[in-house]
Amino acid sequence: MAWDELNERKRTILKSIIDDYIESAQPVGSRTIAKKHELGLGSATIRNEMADLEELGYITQPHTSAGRIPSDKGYRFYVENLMQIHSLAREEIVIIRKAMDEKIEEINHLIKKASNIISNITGYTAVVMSPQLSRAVIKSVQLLAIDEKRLLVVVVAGGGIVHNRLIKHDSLIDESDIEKLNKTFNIIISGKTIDQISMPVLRELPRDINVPKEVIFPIFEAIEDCVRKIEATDFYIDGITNILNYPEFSNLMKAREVLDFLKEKDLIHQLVFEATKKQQLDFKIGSENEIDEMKDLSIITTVYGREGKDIGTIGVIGPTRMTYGKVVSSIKYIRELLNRELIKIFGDDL
Amino acid sequence: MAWDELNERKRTILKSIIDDYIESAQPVGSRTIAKKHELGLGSATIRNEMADLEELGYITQPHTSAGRIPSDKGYRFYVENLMQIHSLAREEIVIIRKAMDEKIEEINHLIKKASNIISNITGYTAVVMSPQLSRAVIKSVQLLAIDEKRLLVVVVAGGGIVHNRLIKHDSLIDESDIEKLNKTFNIIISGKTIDQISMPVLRELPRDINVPKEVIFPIFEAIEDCVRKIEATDFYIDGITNILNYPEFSNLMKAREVLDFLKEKDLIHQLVFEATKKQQLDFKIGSENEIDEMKDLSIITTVYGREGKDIGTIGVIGPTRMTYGKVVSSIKYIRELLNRELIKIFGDDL
DNA sequence: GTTAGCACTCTCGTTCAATGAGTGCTAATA
DNA sequence: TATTAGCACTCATTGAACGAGAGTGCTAAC
Repeated sequence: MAWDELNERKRTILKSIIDDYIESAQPVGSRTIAKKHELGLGSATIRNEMADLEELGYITQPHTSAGRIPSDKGYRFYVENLMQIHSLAREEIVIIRKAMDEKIEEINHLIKKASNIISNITGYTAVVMSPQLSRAVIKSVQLLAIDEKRLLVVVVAGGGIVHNRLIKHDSLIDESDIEKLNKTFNIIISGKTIDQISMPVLRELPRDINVPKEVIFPIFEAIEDCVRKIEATDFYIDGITNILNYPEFSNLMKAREVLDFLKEKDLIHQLVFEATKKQQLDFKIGSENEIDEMKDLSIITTVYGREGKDIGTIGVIGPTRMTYGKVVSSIKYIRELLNRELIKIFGDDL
Repeated sequence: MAWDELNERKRTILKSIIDDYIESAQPVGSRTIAKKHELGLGSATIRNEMADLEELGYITQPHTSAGRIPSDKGYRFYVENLMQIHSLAREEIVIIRKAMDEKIEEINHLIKKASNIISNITGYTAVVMSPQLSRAVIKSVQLLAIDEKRLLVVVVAGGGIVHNRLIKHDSLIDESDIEKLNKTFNIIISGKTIDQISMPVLRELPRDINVPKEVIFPIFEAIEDCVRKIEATDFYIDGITNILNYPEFSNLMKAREVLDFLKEKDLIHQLVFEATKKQQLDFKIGSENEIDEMKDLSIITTVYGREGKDIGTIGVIGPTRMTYGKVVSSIKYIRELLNRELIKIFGDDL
């Protein structure tokens, strides 16, 4: 795995093989390399080098008389040392800009749109995890009497996030009590971040208020519920069927298997969630994922958010034979856009 | 197409052919029919009848030495005259009940769940269009000052539907003006159904209120927006990849085509929306759909809602070789459950 | 009107040989 | 010593040939 396990020439050859294979999806032979990339080497020499590379585990042969294909180890070396990150084409940038141009005020729309763009640009499956907002500031908690039997609890957090919940009750409740409650709530809760709010404390507060327990309790529950919803990470996955475009999944059984797997939101969520703890850009190539269904897939993830505080994750899932260079540049580009929009939306509320 | 275009025997034979084909997905031959279904007829007789049925267009031959498969016309006759609607198995009812058992208060959850159940039970693709709520009653419109710069508009409709929208502004607004606005709104709007509210009238209302135009206007827009959201029909589609289970789509190209088509939410939405105007149970078989991609698919739809007022649509999309009988019973059953739940949620608010 | 029988058609799976891409090894070359 | 030309070998893929099997249509007999 070390850089100098391979000499200059071996590296060049390995890169050629992988580049070619990513493009063609066909095992690549020694002659192809000798011709296409002018290395000034004969095919026989390359064959020898390839034999070495195979012995070291960077490439494999599907069968004796076929060319070579990269192994997971090969891809790993490639993404760490060899690949070129070619910048996005002008048209692609235009497409992205245009898609992002719409004025978006709600954060979930933003996330959704981002995943959509990514899957379109890369042609693979995109996953986006919405911000984990345990640091979000609660702006306001309000109780509204809809009619005699119903109360609406509204919780507003920074970034224009609003959640609400309806409560049915059978008590007569005085307008003034509601106002009192609202005031109290706002004193204790507003301006705090979610992780600063302690629910037990909240529950102790009411003393001089004439609202029966049967109502107060559901109110607390509703508030907690709203806060939980704010804090909860949403999760979008887009372009699942894109994988059908790639020959490695032209076998229907395999395609089904992978599709079914990608539909398991929980699994994918977990996968992406793990990556949140990782560094900026994280690759999991083929069997580096413990999950069996992922053995022919790679996932590239990165975190987004304000510097220092990573709050969400975006990722791309595709075949191990993925255009890593392009995906990396796309994902980075989107990340920056996302960061910028987030600042616009949240301002200092994060 | 007429009932008596086919005599008793032809009908029986046609039914046998279709039943068999639905089960096996294989062209069915004369001997199979003669043996399986004890009609007391030899295969040669059946052959003759089949030739007639073919001439009349109810069945076709993929090639000379193969059995017969139903044509769209055949299926049409089948669903109108021949098919048996076999009731749901006990286990299936248990599954449905269990899934529906969760307490659901939000209508969109209900719809989502319904589509999920349908696709699970039938094994096909389910589409559910949420209620069109132009008859929904607006319960309350409320303005909330979140902080000095932001107002929250909350619109509550019957059935626990709540929508809100945040407004940013730069004016100083008095607490008492907000209260005045709230009162006025509730006088004019609350208790009315959406189609009774006329927006122009709404816009004329404020006279003695000290809120600048720059704020009033966005408020109206926000209210309109919320109302529009309430009225808008949501749309869920579930089990898209189910079609991969059926041999008619084992050809990857075809499968892709159909999958891509099903992902076109707009198209499907339109398809289902058209059905809303139709009678209780509507079938579109194969090429009866004008859309080319649907030529191998059928869609069965039905409307749900309170008697007289149909408000939403549920449907199942599958191969023309669909287990029509079973789908019909499932869809009917779910419809009843849905109707019941809707009454629970909306009460008299519809 | 029904059916047994038969010739005919067409698909499908299997076998077999030819093809071609690619390898590994060896011996010659620089 | 490193490179390469050459050659024998391997193996997947392709296409042709072929037989088996399923099913039909038609005819003649019941």
